[in-house]
Amino acid sequence: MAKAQFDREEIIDKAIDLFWSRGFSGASMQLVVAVTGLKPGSLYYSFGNKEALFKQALERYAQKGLSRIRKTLESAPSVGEGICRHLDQFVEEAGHNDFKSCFLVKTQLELAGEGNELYAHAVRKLAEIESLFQTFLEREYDAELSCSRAASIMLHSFGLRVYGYQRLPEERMRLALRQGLPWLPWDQHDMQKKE
Amino acid sequence: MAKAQFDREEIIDKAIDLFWSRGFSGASMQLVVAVTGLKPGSLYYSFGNKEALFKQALERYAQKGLSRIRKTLESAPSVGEGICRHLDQFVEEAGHNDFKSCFLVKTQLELAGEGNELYAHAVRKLAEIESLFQTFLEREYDAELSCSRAASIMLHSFGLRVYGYQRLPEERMRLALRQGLPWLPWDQHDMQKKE
DNA sequence: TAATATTTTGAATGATTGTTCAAGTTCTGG
DNA sequence: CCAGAACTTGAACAATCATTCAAAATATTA
Repeated sequence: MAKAQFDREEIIDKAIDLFWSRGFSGASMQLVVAVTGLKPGSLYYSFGNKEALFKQALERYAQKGLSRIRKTLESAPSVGEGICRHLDQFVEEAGHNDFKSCFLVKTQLELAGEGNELYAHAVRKLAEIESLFQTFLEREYDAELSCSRAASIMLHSFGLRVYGYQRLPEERMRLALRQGLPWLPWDQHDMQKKE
Repeated sequence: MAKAQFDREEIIDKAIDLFWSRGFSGASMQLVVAVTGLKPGSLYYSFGNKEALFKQALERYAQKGLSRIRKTLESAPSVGEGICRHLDQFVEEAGHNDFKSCFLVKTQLELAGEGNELYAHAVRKLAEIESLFQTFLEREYDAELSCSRAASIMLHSFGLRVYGYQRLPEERMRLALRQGLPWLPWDQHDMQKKE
């Protein structure tokens, strides 16, 4: 049984990059061929078809994102500060000139309707992220408050992912975050950053 | 000089529907032909090409949206209540089962990068909406506060447009709005709704 | 109504789409 | 070192893509 001659995860990472920036319809398989260096036959042999490859890309992207958030929250001195750090990362990323929003959000918006499976997958992953926040919040607040605050965080995260596309000064976004999430310990967070 | 035999705005409205739900890449010109009932030749004769038609659809959608917001804000007893009503409309729309998010937001996310003109157009229109909010807010707050609150409203609007795709109970969204925009007169708004 | 300007038609264009497959290559277990 | 399984190759497929255009139809002006 001969083994594949390429690194599967490396290929999927390249697919993530492509699908993330151009979307499902906007990224042709010929582009995938060009970007990965694999021939069409190998691609289909190893990954099935476009939809299956896209799904694997989504899956890996979501997994990376989830574990990154979990790490940020766990390594912070408090849940509140962890969330501050996480949102600050968003703002910073939005400042980069190759800002690509969020793969899950883009997929959700592009493929909604007609019972698309990829859309459902993206929605599921985003819901997982929300419940991750909720779980952490419940360490400090009751269930009800945790629920509405987790929802508020998601609202702001989505907003940032869209808002960031407008190349606004990061300061504007930071101000808006402090406006909308006044219960977070921004002062402690800002002080720690200066040190 | 013979006049066109169709209603231009009617055609553009149909194009808006199609492009809005399927995006630029996802909506083929053959679909536009099917939806509008015009033959390819007529379409190209009257509207130029796909990009030009899309742009006209964007333009009309944005114009309608802007004037709707302006009307909502002007007819309300106060700026704050006007904004409450506007956001409430968003939540309500998100509950509809043919929810399509926002055409401008979807376009921005789909076509970003490579200096796309349609992307730039969408961004411009969204910035117009933000400055409309800011103008109204300046009736009650100073320039700086109006700026950051307008930004916060946009953040929430974008968030709602994305969040709404998850078919969550509307109540969850309403709670999150009250969490994130506590300076708005929600109590007055909710009371008026019950009457 | 004749002459002219405008609009409609729809088959056809060449490019690009996602995908296939028979033939060839490479690897592995015995 | 050989047999057979696993993988690669890349030309080719039918379908669909955005767009064109000469000819026909229709409206307007004179």
